[in-house]
Amino acid sequence: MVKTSSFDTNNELKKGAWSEEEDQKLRAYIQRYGHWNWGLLPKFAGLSRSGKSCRLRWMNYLRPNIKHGNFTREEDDLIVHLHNTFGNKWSTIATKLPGRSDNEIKNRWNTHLKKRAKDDHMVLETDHHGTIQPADQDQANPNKNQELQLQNEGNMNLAVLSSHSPSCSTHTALSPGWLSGSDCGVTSNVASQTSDDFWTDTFLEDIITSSVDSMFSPLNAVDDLVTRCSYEDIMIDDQLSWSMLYSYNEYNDFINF
DNA sequence: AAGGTCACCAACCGCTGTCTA
DNA sequence: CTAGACAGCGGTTGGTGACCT
Repeated sequence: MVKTSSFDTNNELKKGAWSEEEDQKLRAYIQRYGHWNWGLLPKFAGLSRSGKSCRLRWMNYLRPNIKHGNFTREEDDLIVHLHNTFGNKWSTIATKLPGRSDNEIKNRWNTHLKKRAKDDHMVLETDHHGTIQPADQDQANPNKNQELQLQNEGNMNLAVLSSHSPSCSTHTALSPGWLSGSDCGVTSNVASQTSDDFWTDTFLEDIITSSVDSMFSPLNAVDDLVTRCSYEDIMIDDQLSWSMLYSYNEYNDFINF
């Protein structure tokens, strides 16, 4: 199941399965410094891996709140539904399933759900001769369906934002990852997450853990980071309702800064 | 017990998009 | 405007365990 590790003799980069020690190194490094540059990160983290490999390992396995283990029936249904809408846009689909990576969803689809969807499609065709079924509609005009879906989701997220005012103490978020909308825990996908738990736990926890002392990397690029981060201190006050501060689009712009 | 095949999934590879100088 | 660097995405590969003959 797990690839055995090997060395690329050309550039002395390790390949294959990650060891527990490597995981610990990567996790510890990113938790402390964030991933300011995937290309240089392995060198500073003491890993003989490519930046790509580190990024993948982090995204698919090590990052906080990543879910492992069996997919629920609800998750499977959602994947099938979203695949009808978005096609093989795994990263898009992954934003709708908190805690699941695009890679995991892709594997799930390829190994389990593709066949199931195909079977379902055949049943639909058998039941409704001469009519265009959902799968056919999607394939005929996926962009239109995607637009509608995004519209609906925009409305849904607005509703969530309007109905949910996260309560927390006042925090100053200065993490480069946060400001750049990177995917270190807090992601640009935040706006599309609709889980109450996500907002109240994960989201705020990540803001808190992305504290000032974690923003410095050992690079001489600190100046650059400070420039980026000092653009504006972000104050989150529990006296303010976020729904009054940001509309959906404004919020998106905000987190993608 | 041994060999073959299949299913699963972590990880790799190559391409594309975005950003910056 | 262009080129290079980097991040991210999606397709594919390959190792391993489970199952079958």
